[in-house]
Amino acid sequence: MTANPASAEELDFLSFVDFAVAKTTRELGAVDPEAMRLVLTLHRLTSALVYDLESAVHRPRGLSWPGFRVLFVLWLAGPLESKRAAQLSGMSRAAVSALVNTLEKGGLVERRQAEHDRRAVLLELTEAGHDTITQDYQAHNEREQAWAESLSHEERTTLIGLLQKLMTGAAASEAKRRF
Amino acid sequence: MTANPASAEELDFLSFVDFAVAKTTRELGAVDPEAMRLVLTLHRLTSALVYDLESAVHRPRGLSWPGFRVLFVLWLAGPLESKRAAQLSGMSRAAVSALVNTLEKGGLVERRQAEHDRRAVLLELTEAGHDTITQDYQAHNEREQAWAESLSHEERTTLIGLLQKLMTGAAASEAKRRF
DNA sequence: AGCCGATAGTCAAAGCTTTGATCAAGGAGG
DNA sequence: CCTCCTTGATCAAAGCTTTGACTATCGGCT
Repeated sequence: MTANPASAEELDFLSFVDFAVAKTTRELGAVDPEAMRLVLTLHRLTSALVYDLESAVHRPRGLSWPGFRVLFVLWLAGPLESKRAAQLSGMSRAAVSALVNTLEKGGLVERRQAEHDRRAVLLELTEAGHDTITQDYQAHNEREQAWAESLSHEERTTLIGLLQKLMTGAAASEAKRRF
Repeated sequence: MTANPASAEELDFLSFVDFAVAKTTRELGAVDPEAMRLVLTLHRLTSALVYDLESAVHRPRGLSWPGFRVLFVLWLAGPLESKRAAQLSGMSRAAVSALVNTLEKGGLVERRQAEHDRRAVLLELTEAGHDTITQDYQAHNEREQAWAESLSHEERTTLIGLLQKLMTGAAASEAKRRF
């Protein structure tokens, strides 16, 4: 599939995929090496990407990655009930509640009581929050572009299509999810 | 690119991608919508996948996702120095140290002093740890297969190739990383 | 031999995550 | 009107993460 699996001595985070697939298929009978490689590659690539975006873009600007995600959905779809913000950002309601404490202290988000339902809490960006996320997202997208440049336009289109297909597929639909 | 961006009312975690791309390009000038869609899709798909694997496979068997990752590298490449385990599993040394406390209490991993360097700690699976990870990984791979079935063999090959290209590309190489 | 910068692992503080419990409020049926 | 089930948000406990500090050790250089 790719290069020769390195010996255990000279492995790194990325080349470990080759090593793992080779060794596992040798040791275990019923393993599907292609599915293994797909998931392993997907996970490691995404980890590296998120780590890069968080450490190079968001942390230097004073945002955590989860904080960025919440501001992002409030920016685009806000004001939102706390529950909706959790759905759209892919976090639990409890996580949003805890995170908004931090964002509120930082003056980026405001809590407000909903009118139609006194249990619900409306979340809305402050002016400072709006400024923060627009500037932050500019830098975020520049870094995204740097990553995307490794692929041609056609390759990017193909990749997006395949990811979407996987995302809407059978396993994804029946997956346990909080979303 | 895909379906009509839904109105803010009926969005969910997945369809939010369309909505976000449309709205952001309307509001911000210099954004590359293709790079945006690529990263957003990649991240959301991977989150959903990891959440499914963790909640459907590993938690019911008593492992956390990080715990699984450490056992996995020790299974395939162990025994390993703590530092190597961190590199191969994509965690910080401190995180491995904390995690191994838990795994050691559970009787799955043993700490041992290295002979060649008295600073180094060797991590090794116990017998119970080996049994745990082999059984756990079987179930893990079955679930991976269910996800992979959404794509044809050719599509999977294409997807893996594109992910690898992205992973070894320019931005990835210069990315801030701990790996 | 002795010094000194580099390295391995751990600890500490702060933040985010999870699940499950709790409490307040909504809403349907009697 | 009242009961009962459901739902929204928060809290609590436990675990994992990060960065930065600290200790012990290594190893090259004088």
